[in-house]
Amino acid sequence: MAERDADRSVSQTVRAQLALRDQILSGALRPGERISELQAVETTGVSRTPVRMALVRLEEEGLLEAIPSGGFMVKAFSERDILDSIELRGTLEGLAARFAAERGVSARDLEPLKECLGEIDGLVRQSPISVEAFSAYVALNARFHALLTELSRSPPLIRQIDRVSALPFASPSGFVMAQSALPEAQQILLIAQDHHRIVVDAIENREGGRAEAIMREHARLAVRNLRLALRNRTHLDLLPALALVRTSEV
Amino acid sequence: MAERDADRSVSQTVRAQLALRDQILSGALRPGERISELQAVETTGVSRTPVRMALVRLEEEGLLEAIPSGGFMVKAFSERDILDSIELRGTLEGLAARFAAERGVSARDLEPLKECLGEIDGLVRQSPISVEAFSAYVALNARFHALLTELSRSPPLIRQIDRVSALPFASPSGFVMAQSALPEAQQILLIAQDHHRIVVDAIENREGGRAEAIMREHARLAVRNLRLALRNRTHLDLLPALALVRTSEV
DNA sequence: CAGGCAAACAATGTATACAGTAAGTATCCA
DNA sequence: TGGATACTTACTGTATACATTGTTTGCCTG
Repeated sequence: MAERDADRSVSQTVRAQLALRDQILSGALRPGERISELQAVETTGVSRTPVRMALVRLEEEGLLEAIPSGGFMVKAFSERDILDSIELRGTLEGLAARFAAERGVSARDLEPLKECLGEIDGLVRQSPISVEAFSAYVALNARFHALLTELSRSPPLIRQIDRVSALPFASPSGFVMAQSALPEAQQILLIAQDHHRIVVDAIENREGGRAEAIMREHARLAVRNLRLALRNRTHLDLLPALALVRTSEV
Repeated sequence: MAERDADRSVSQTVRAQLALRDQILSGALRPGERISELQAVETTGVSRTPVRMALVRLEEEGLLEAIPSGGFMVKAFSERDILDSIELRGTLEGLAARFAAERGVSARDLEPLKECLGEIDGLVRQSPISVEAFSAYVALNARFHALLTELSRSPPLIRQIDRVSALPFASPSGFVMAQSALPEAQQILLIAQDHHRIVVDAIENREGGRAEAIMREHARLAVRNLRLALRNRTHLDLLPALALVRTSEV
């Protein structure tokens, strides 16, 4: 209702999908409750057909769950679900790193990865790290992980990693901002960046096992940090994705 | 057009999805060519709306690809894509086995798995193995893998494994029938069954690393056998899923 | 003869109307 | 007063009509 016909370039379906996803992640739509199509029509400003298409896509994306009697509801996740999803992503990224190492990567293809490494270096070196630097890190980190995934040159694997990362709390940078409030913030980022450096080195030297292991450990670091951030309950407002977590457990 | 109003219990969307999937896997719809919605309406006997829903679902399932200018086309897979998908499934099943082992499984939950083991034993013991026994093996093998996946008790992981296994050529029993024509058939099945036995033993003894490793190797066995079956080009008719493979490469 | 432009056709994306079903509420009976 | 049944309401699933966009074909011009 706010922006009426913003961007006629994107389809109504995509617009509905984005609007509904925002509503889900912001907590406007609560987990477990049925999503009324008519209500969605009102809030998104598009007709029922694209709303329904968007609902189907969001279900496949993992944010919604089909109700047996019809319609969809917002999915509820447990804390365990989130930790498992991160480890799942780490396992898949590990496989991608191994594929890249075993199959070989040209220096040409490794270049953007190293460039990304250098830019992150410039960020994590400053002490203390500013909030702006954290934001920049989030973007660069996402870019690094995307580039690494591409190096596997395996469309099926890339597809799966994209699917897992679509869940906001499982994405590589899902919880980085929450860490910014922790006292160990810089230390964590330094370790993470060391992982980045090692995986590039391993791929360059065609050490598949090492590349795989370090990416798994990299995800375990994210798991550890998330646990840490959840224990210090401060700055949980930096984690909008937590709107999806069953309130009884968080 | 053949079966007019078969099973009013299932929705039109599901009916269209099943019909279209059949057409894709049987090769009636060729990879790369656009799927006409109107044509699909004629062949499936349902209206355009459920056809479109089915198309979206099949795209998410991985069988279709969106055309930038609109509509969908049948996805084409390379031989490498198939092999990667199998290894991907093995990696995920390995993670599931490790989760099961590390988190512990009650004897009560392990029972159906062992029962499944016993039934498969009865099949692979006979020599030579009849075609009927192969069919039975396919069903039991699928059941075993499904039970094993469930043991992880990790909904996100189970979901991902289901997604990968939805691709017919990546499913645990995708190529078993093709192996039935190989002279090494019984030997292969004996080895596979040994893997099954080992993974159950590893889970029972909470040996996470061993459980994970054996499931990965189990998938590598499938990769090996698929390569074998592709080399002996006989009985490729047992692999309907190969309709999706780029003809230039198979 | 070849290339480009325009027009017509076809197919997708979107909206809306209709039917069937599930859920909720109110009333009546025990 | 509680439970069950019937009725009403509202929602989803489906079909179809419409508009916009992309593609193809034919004609014209260079």
